[in-house]
Amino acid sequence: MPHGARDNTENGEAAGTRKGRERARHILETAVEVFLDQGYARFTLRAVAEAAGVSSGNLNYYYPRKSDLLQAMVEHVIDGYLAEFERRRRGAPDAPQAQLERVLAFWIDDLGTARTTRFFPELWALANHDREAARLMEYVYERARGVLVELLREVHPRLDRDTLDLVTVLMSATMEGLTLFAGDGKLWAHRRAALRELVQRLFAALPAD
Amino acid sequence: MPHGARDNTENGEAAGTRKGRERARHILETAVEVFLDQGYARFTLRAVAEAAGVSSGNLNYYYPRKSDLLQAMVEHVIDGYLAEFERRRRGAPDAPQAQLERVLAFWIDDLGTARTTRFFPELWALANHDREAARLMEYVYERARGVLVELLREVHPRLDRDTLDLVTVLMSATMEGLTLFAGDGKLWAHRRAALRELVQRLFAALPAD
Amino acid sequence: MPHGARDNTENGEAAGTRKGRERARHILETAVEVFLDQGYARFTLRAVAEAAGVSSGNLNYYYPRKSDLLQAMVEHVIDGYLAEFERRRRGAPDAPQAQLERVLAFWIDDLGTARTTRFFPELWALANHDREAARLMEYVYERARGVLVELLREVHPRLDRDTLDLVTVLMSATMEGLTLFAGDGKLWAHRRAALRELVQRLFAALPAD
Amino acid sequence: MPHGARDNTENGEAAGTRKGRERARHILETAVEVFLDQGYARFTLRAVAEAAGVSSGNLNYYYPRKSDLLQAMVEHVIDGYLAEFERRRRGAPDAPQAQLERVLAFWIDDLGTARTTRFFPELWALANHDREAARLMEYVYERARGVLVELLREVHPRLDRDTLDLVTVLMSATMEGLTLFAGDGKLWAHRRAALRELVQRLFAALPAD
DNA sequence: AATGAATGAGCGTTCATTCAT
DNA sequence: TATGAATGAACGCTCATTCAT
Repeated sequence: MPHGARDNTENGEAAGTRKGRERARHILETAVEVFLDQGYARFTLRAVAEAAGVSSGNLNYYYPRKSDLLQAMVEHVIDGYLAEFERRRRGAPDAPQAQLERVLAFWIDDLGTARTTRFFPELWALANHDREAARLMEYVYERARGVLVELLREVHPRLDRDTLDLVTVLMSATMEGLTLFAGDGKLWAHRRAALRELVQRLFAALPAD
Repeated sequence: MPHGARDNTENGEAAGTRKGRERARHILETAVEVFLDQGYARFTLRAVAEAAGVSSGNLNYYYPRKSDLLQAMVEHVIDGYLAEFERRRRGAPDAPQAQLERVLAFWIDDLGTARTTRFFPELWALANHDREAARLMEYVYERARGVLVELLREVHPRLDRDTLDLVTVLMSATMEGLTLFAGDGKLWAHRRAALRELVQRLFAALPAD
Repeated sequence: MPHGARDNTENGEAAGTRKGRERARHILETAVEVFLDQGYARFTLRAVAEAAGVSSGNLNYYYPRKSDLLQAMVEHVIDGYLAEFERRRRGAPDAPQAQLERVLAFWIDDLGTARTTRFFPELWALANHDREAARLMEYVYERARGVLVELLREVHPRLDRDTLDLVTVLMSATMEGLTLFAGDGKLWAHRRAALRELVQRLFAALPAD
Repeated sequence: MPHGARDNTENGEAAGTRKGRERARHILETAVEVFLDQGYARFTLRAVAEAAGVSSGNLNYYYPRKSDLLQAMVEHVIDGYLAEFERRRRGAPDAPQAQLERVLAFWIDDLGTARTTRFFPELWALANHDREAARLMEYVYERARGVLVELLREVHPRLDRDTLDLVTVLMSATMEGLTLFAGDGKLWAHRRAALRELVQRLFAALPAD
């Protein structure tokens, strides 16, 4: 995570024993579900505690403030997301062009899941008023974009760094924007496959310039 | 607008006199500010009333339910946005290609404003849990996309309707996605101009296919 | 009414012109309806004003305080009730025994109406915490009981005043109590006729003692 | 009780520990006092909390809804009442006639207490607009009447069920009606003893018919 | 007389947080 | 570690009342 100080806080600030670590993780995963099911407005500690089968006092023991839980939860989701991202890329060490297409395909498919469709817009809104959320958001997109830059450079070795940056920013923007139009339950969700093809063509054509 | 019954409710359900109408409008504009500054989570009636210099009872007189205020506010912003959109397009009745570029340029410039950068992500998040917000969101994007479809058809008369739809969905997605990357205060805000050029090239190249 | 100061306040404290008097009366009658339909808890000035087709400001002009309206309304209902009571008694100037039976019959029939079933219990509850309501309640029952005393004395000329009082108090209590058991919508409403016969027998038997 | 599910909810829906149970009960008893003193219209949670020396949040912990508190309170009072009723009846297992007289005597004495005088009229008014209160009211009177039916049957073994019902309904009505005339602070409170004798004679005479 | 506008207190309820055990 | 109990601030909303016109 941003400052490398994350790995030991994700599981709750107090979590010495193994049992404690497991419970903290259980709470985290329950929290994600509640967040996705109910949205931020109904994301209450009571609701999380109840869903996790834990007393509210105990939840508080692991995550002293609501913001602690929120941050741990966002990091948890983002980590899973980035890990999957990397995994897809390395799925088969074939031609960079194929790798790039595979990553883009994963991205666009993933944005069709209820989880991603609901989670990320909440994060974006959060980022507007919460510096920590904003930092996390920058972090995840820069990490994801890093993968794109790397692959794109292999596909088009002559591209300068600046163009590489701009093109990958544009790719990311298009992907994230598609969440709103072709995400789960959205108006154009049924054309997600066609949009995926179009996107591939679009970005295949561009940097040849 | 969705139900066609909007024009006389935007200014509050009460509001018979001129003074009343003005106050309702004042509340609406204050509400936008609060919504932008604090986000939906802290968008409370008390906060709006205080910011507007109005008693909470009086706010309630104009907008009996919080949802009334929220809806009126969203419609107010969206209307302004769409009106501006149309105005830009008709700015000069020149070649369709130039009109299309002008609309896209407006869009990408507008997304750099604090207002747009903050407002729309809140709307997207809201739409995840509020059917009315979802409807409003679909409405504004379909209206905006309608303009793109019209212009694009003039530029490329041979394009079939399906392709027209997909391309304009993609354009919209890219624009909105850019809000997250090149919006006000975002990481790539300083390259907004360059991204604008890139976008124009990107979509100029595509449908020629 | 109790202090003879009632006749000019019933129509609202301000009510100089004829039109004004009519409007005050209209409000009063509407208020009764609202009170009966909605119960005391939802008996709000807004509701009365709306039902009467009058602005809340105007309602306030006629009845400056809610308690003014409430009191005028209670007096209005009570007056109607007592007038009807007297009318029934004098219906036919026949034997006192028949008159007494007729009055009791009216009473027990009236308690089966929705109006009486709902109005009086509200008054009783009100009387527990409102001196004015308590006074009004004593007034109406003493006036009604006066009629009973008079008739009963004619039927049983030898009865002393004390017995007369006790018996008529008991009669009144039985009638009013029946509201709870055989009033409109109550469990024994369907046996109201049989209960009426039983009551007649009950009180016919008693004072012969 | 109505649904048979009452015995463990009367003390509040939370209340796991002994201290909790005691506090829930303390709140209940305070609630009765407030209800008696102020009437339903001023029976607010804040008033109860303050009178009980408890934070409003804590009151809410035990009784999540106002209706929960109201229902628990009504049941609490009614239960005490019915228990006392039964106890009086069984006081001495003598002749049924004496038992009946004792029950009636208790009833008429009890209606002279401030508690009963004020509580029941509120319940009656409540029952006009609250189905739950109406059900509770029917329940308590049917239970009480059941005792009368049983005793009266022993006194007059030849009476058919229908007559038994009508006579006991009339007895109940007279008793409850007396609350309004001879209850605590009422006009004829000082003649309660005389009225008691009269009632006894009245109903002793009746069914012999 | 009559209206629409405006106020402010109070309502039931929710909730993050704290605390004693 | 874990619980149930407890707090207090804030929320959306209702309402009697007042006021300028």
